[in-house]
Amino acid sequence: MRRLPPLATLRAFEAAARHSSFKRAAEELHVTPTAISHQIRQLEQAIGTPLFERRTRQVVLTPEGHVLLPVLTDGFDAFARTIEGLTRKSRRTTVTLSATPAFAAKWLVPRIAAFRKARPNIDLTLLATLDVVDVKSGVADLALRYGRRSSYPDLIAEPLTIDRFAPVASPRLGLKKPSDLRSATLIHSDWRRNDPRNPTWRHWLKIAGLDGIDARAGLRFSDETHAIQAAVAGNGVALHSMLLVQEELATRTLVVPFGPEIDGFTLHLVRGPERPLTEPIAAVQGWLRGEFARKPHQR
Amino acid sequence: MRRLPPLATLRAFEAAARHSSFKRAAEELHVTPTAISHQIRQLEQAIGTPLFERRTRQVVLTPEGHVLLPVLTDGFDAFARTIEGLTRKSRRTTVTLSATPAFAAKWLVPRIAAFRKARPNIDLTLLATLDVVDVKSGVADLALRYGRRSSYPDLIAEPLTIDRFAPVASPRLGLKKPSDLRSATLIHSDWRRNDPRNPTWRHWLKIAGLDGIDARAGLRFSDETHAIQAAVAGNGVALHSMLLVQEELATRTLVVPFGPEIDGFTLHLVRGPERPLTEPIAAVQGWLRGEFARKPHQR
DNA sequence: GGGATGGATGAGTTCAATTCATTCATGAGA
DNA sequence: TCTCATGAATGAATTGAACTCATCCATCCC
Repeated sequence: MRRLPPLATLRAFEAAARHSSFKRAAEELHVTPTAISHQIRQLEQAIGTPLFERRTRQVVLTPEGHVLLPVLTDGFDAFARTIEGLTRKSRRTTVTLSATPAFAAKWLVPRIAAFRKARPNIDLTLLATLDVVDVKSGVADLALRYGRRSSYPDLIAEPLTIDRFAPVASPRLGLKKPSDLRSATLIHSDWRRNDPRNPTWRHWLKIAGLDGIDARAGLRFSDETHAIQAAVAGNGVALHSMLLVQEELATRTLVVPFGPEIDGFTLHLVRGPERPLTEPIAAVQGWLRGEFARKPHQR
Repeated sequence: MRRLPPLATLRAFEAAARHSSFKRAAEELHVTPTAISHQIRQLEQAIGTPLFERRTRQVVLTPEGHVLLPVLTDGFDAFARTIEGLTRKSRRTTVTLSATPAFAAKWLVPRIAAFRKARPNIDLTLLATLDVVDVKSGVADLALRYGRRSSYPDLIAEPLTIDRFAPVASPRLGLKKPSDLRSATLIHSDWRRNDPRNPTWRHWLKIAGLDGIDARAGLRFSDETHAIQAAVAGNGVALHSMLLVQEELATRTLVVPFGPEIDGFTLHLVRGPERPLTEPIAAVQGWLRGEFARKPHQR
């Protein structure tokens, strides 16, 4: 069984031995020389042998003291080096943010320059993936994810906004009212999960009260950004997230010809509970909250 | 400049990580699990990153924790090994006792068996030398030395007894009264120092008030034990230390034919101030004190 | 000789380490 | 499904080791 004297005695001895002076050791450790004296005496008593010869206004290491000093110095140096490395790493200024490729492309990328300008010392890494990233494992610091809070039982999930879905089309199609859909092509995006609450054309048509339109007909894309591209090109009408088409709406390459808007899912900002809330991460969080606190129309 | 978190936090973390359990770490360190929990949290906050994943009734090291653990374990193990070696050395059970050859032979050796019987685990090394042993340098732990306390300004000197000197002779010589010395041979022992207070025949004759006897005549020995041998053999009368002829007086191979006894020097037990008073040394000291606390006649 | 320097001693003080009381989240067994 | 056991977390209260202050001692240097 390992037995050690009080660690404070070891630290005091090591500092005094390194300096060959109780006074300077006290200065280094920010205590009085008396504290050093007491600690070293305690250590000598624990070991049962003197570690210093006391001379007037001076101390000299004994042979035993010479044996002990390098062991302690090497050990404490290794401790400090390792902890310094871990501390520096924990204070890194790179924040990895995970989101779906469409969200990354249509929402984050257009805004990243503004964040960069506000916080030039923080390197934001975007991780675009459809996979459920294990934020807990440390691959990503933060994630933007649709779903319900209960979808992430082991994580800290903060709701940012509820996404809204509406028909979007190129103004060149001249659509005016819902019944115009009867002569239009529907553009679908695939949802990964078959959830009855997925904002699909079938769901929209039901809420709009439209009959006689085949909800499954039309163009189908696995990537939302491709669906938007097709809509902009005039290939049809997409039922799409308002968040992700803000640029196109602003430039009128896409319009919302008619309602209704329907609710999609809540967008959550997700963090692992064991990830310390470092300042860079907190900064990214604050920025995201600010972006969603402002109404989309105010952009 | 080396910076370290409180060492107690490192110790708590290392124990918990080794055991993968706060509870068992607490048992090892003889504290409550709460203390471990607080210390580890403090360390995690100092470093800025979690070192354990907390699970129900269980903790699992993070990658950072895995980095830190071996460094701390190696360091603390090295500390403990080195200190254990120094401690064991300081607790050695050999005590080196220095005395003059005559004292070693006539006083210590006859008593060493009894000490050995009382303290069988202590190895007493007798260092018989006429030289002034540098107790401070560590060659001897203790020394028995005649002289005044001021003779050993850098050492701790404790008076044990004042030696007494009287004429001793073989009973076969049939000496009865001081004037019988006129027809006897005087046996002298050499003193290393020419000190007027040396217990010599000249000094004794003066105190006894005897005239007409040549104080310098007779047999002269550099070794006191040889002087005693000569007296036992009936070669003459020695003026001798009562301490060193106790065996001979007891067996009546020597007698004290007449007085007076005169004072010799004080016998001191001498120790270096920087020599820790280990238990074995204290035991030898105690034994010596005990031996001199008893009256010589009670042996 | 006097002042500066730095270590030692021991009583008193301080504050970091620790405990206690309570809560929480399983996990296992009936 | 319920109950009990287990072990980690939180935070206020307590404790005791670390530390300070006051004083002394032994040089050392001017």
